[in-house]
Amino acid sequence: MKENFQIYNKEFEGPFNLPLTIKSGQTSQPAWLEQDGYFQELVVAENKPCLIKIKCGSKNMASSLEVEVESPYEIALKTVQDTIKDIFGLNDDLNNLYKFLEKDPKLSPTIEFCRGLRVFKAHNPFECVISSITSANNSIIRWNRSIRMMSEKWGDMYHFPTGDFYTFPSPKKILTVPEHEVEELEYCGGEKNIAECVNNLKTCGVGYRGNYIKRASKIINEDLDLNTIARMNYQEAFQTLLEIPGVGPKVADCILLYGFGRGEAFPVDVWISRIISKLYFHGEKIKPDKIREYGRERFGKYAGYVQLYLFHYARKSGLLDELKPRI
DNA sequence: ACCCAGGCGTCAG
DNA sequence: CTGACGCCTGGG
Repeated sequence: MKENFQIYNKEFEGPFNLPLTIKSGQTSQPAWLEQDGYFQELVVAENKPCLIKIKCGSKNMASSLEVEVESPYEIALKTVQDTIKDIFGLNDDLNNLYKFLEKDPKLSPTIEFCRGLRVFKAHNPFECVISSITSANNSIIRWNRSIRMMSEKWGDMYHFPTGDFYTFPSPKKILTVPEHEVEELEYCGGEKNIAECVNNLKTCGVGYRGNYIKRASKIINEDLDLNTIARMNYQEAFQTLLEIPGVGPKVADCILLYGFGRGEAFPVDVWISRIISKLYFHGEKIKPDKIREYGRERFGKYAGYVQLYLFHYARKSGLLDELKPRI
């Protein structure tokens, strides 16, 4: 199938800034590739691969989106459209969010810095889990590169006129991947020397996280069906995710927010800790679990968006630099 | 040019 | 509670 269509701004509530949403470094997945003015990514819909190309409308259609989709298989257009709306948070009502933010003088300044920024949701929950594990104690560029490399090495490749695209590998596939050079050497029984061992997790730049990634894949392949997470209440889902190696409170909340659309999740990293303590506690040092509790209580179902907006506001307004220790 | 300290969340001790 | 983990960044 190959289809072109528009998504009109009247189909969702509030503004939408596509490039901002894609490039804001949210841990659901790496940023989509930008080519020929389109952002492109291979997603799976109805279990079939589908290339999505999306850009902001031009001229009189400036506030709508132009989309091209292409797949070697037949997929119902409605399914693809719903998938796109879900990925870009187009079901979230930003007008309501802004009404909520406006009521808090600490939050209202974030609106003008982040207008149209939406939660960039995962199209693949497993990829989201691995992305989030890889993002811990890491930089955005580094985990983005790692996830891309994993897809290119072990995902399924599909060829399109605009290039080759890869799915993210399945848990089962990752189980067959050696963790590091030494393990790869053992697997091949000495057929190659250590310098030729480049087909392992460590060569993707994941460092010590390779071990977490393999153990997480094993659990998800054998014991934990990620679909069941979607049906659990927040607490239960949070506790279940904590069982996965490499998943602590911050990563669990990221998975819930980006992978499962739980808007009430409040992922707390050092920056959010500093921002919250500066804005609401006169700069007093507060432990991360207290910050998380505070955020969830104060911001409720908007907690995830508040986290996203505070971080980007702090980044763009210069608050972040100001909060860096020892200036 | 080069080096090395610092920082990111989680886990193990 | 503290240090180690790997890698990149950025200051000297």
